[in-house]
Amino acid sequence: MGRAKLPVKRIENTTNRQVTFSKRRNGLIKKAYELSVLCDIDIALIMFSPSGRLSHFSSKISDFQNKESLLRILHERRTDNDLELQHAAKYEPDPQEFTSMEELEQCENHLLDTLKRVLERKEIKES
Amino acid sequence: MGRAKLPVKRIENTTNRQVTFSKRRNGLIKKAYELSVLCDIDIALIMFSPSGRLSHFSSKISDFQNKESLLRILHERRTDNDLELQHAAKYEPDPQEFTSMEELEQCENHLLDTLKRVLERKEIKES
DNA sequence: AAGTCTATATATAAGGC
DNA sequence: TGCCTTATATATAGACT
Repeated sequence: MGRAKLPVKRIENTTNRQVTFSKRRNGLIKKAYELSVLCDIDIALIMFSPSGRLSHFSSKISDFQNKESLLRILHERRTDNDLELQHAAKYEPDPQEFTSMEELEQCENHLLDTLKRVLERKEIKES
Repeated sequence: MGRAKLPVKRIENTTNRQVTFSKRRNGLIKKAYELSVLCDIDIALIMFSPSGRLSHFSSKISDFQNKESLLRILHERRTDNDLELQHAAKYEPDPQEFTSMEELEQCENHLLDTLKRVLERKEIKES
């Protein structure tokens, strides 16, 4: 879009690729945010930027009844804290990339939330 | 967009909400696909539709060197197969919702992939 | 629930700061 | 790198099927 039509293929120029990433990442997050609000759904969006850093967006997750199996599993791996599932990740009006450990943990938490839901869904199907 | 400007708030009419979800979900997946190709990055997009079903998109994940910790962890939970990380999830030109166990497992796999990368990143920061 | 149409709202490629 | 501007490309709301 814009002044010229851009073919959907890898942008070879590094600078242009970074610029396009920044612009489109923001657009994508905005769209995801709107969809989550308009349709009242949960969305998780995870991206690894060209420079290797992690960006994410996740709409609010409202309800958690039983934080069992997956959390126990995680605790086997990480004994330093038990904050899992506490932060209901929310939309960041000013999207940014992760640079701090705290941010990484928030993303991890949301991934675990989502994974947990997938596993629960599987269990429903299996039973 | 379209004929009228839609305020970003929950669409109360169930039918309209479903229709908007279908349309915007496709748009969002297309945007995510384009971003992944243009900028050569990995993206995972997970949504729970208003009806509670799961939709997802994930760009290809190309490299996996050591599938250790998280996979061992998963195996404690699921002993029925060890297909994790095998399917490099790809763009689905005809986006669809998950209804089968196989699709759920693909999504689970991708979530585990992403989670694994987040954990690895944390380890790098911690060390 | 899923596709078509089309007027209008948005997103964004280039370019400039 | 990030923030404007603006011409153009896309996305999509509403109506209809």
